[in-house]
Amino acid sequence: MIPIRILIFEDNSSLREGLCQLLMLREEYTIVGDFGDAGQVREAVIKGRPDVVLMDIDMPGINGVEAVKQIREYDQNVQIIMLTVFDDNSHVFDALKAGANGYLLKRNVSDRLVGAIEEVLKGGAPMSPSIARLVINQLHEQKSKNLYMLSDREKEILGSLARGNSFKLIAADLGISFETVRTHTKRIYDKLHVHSQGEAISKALNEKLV
Amino acid sequence: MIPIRILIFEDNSSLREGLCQLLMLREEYTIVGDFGDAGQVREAVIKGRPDVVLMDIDMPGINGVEAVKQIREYDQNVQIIMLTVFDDNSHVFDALKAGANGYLLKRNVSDRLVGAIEEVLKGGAPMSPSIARLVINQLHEQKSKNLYMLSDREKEILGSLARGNSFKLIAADLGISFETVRTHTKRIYDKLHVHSQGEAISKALNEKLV
DNA sequence: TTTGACATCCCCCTTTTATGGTATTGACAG
DNA sequence: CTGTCAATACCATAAAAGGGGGATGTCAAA
Repeated sequence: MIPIRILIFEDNSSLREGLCQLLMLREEYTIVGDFGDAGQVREAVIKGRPDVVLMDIDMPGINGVEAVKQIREYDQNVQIIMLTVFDDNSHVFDALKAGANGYLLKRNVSDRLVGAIEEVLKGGAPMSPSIARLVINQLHEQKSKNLYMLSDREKEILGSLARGNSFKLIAADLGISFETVRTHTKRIYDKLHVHSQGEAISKALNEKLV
Repeated sequence: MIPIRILIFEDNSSLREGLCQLLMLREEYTIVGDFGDAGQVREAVIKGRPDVVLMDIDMPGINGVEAVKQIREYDQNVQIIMLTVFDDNSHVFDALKAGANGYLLKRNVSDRLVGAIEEVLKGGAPMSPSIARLVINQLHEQKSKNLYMLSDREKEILGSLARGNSFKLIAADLGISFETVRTHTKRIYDKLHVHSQGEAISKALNEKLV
């Protein structure tokens, strides 16, 4: 049986020790490295070839979010679980956006870590309940507003479309060229996943995007 | 000075008498006929050449609404004021649709008739307050719903458009040809006074036509 | 019976949109 | 300083929609 390779970044040495011991209790896990900072994250990942990385958010020097970005630059497959003491949302989304796969509060580590590792390897996204709620809330907020990531200009043009204006009229209104309006609408359609003015207007009005 | 020629249809003979006497008090009015039924309405109008017709709604034989229709078949200029005891809406709209210009409750006749005659001759639409309210309410109800007089099929197609569907898809959905969908949308655009899908969808969703 | 509203279908032609490119500029972050 | 992103602009081709006709059949109202 092939062991699951685990790499650990955690500046609190006693917690790092605890993690190592906890994981070594299970013979299916192999710890391919444990570090107190992410200074050598690149080399550690390349040499260790981990299946799973446990990454503390708050570390001296390079923080966890930065470390994740660096890992993702050359490895999209390794599963990364963030560890943090705080369930504020300041870094949660940064980390998830950077490419983290899970997010555990340190106070949940002891009873959830093993399950979390299994989950990420199955393609899941383990996270502590309070983190999950943050994510859900964020989704709800983004829903119908930021989810599509429309730029201000795009929202402006979508709004004008939704008032029934033609490209030509919008161009005149905004003092830009017809072609530019077309370029914007193309991107709007991409972001909204639609393929016609009708769909876009429908979506805009029904989801109150404008 | 040219007298104002008035023709009266009213089955209640005492009220008819009262009307005649009331109007004869004013020298500018000439009564060119008074009838207890509308059986001879055509002939009476042709012979009497009235400027104003007072028409009771409820008469034996041909009712007032019918009589108005008959008059309008060959005379669009004579001003017609309906008289009724009831302010229910059952006949109000029928009469107005048939071409009546004013609508007085009989209980308001004594103090409003002269003013009403003056008003219709100036192009106004005199009506008792309770009738006016009926009309206003009806307008409010029609607003955004029946005002555009869309047929059921047209509403159905407008609704589908407003959900973002293309002509082609609508045709397939409804099991009719593409060209038919186009014909419907042309008429929808005419009725909505718009010239594009965007305008139509915008109007449909904002005014809750669908 | 005739008329009118409605729904259906078709043709021709023009205008508007959609799709997929490329390219320049300024702002801003790494 | 060098990407990236947003906004700007253009081109070519294809698809969709708009505007003008005309035509048929039904059905209810006049």
